[in-house]
Amino acid sequence: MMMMTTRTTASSSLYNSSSSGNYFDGLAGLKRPEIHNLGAAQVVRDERKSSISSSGGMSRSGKKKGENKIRKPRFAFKTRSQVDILDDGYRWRKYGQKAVKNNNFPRSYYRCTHVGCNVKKQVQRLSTDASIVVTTYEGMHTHPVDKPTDNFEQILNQMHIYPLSF
DNA sequence: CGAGTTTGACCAGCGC
DNA sequence: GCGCTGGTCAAACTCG
Repeated sequence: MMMMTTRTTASSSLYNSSSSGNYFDGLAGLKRPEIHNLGAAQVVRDERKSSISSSGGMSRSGKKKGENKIRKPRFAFKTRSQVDILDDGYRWRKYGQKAVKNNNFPRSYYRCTHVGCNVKKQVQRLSTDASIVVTTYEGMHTHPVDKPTDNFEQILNQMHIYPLSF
């Protein structure tokens, strides 16, 4: 897991509901050189799906059903990297991988392993450009970075500076 | 041995 | 109503 060749290219906001503008104002503010619009519509659809899955489909494991209606803020980074896993300093555990229709590449699902931290992220490559990795974060970390890194640490810190009301 | 990955199955919402 | 799709779980497996 070495991601030295990773460099953040842009960040794009895609969560646009329930007073979450400032969230991405913060993100966009920290990286505003080129905000690539990466298929926002598609990701927004994903977001809707996520809310669904968190409210249902858990009868097997006994998770609560109608309570998780609140969508967590999600935001996507578009990074140019040769590797899928971006070492942002946190510890992630992969909990799933799915082949998505629009993409030739599978999407990987990660969850923060820190106790009490419910942050998730999805990593997938663009089918149109295999060198672009889209990392979608969901939720916010409730703990400091385990292993600070130069570039991503700053980004993650910015996330903490701009918390969202949720 | 513990932490993380892989992989197949399951489930519910959505579109047709 | 049916099939497809995305998201998640959990057991088995791998690696340090």
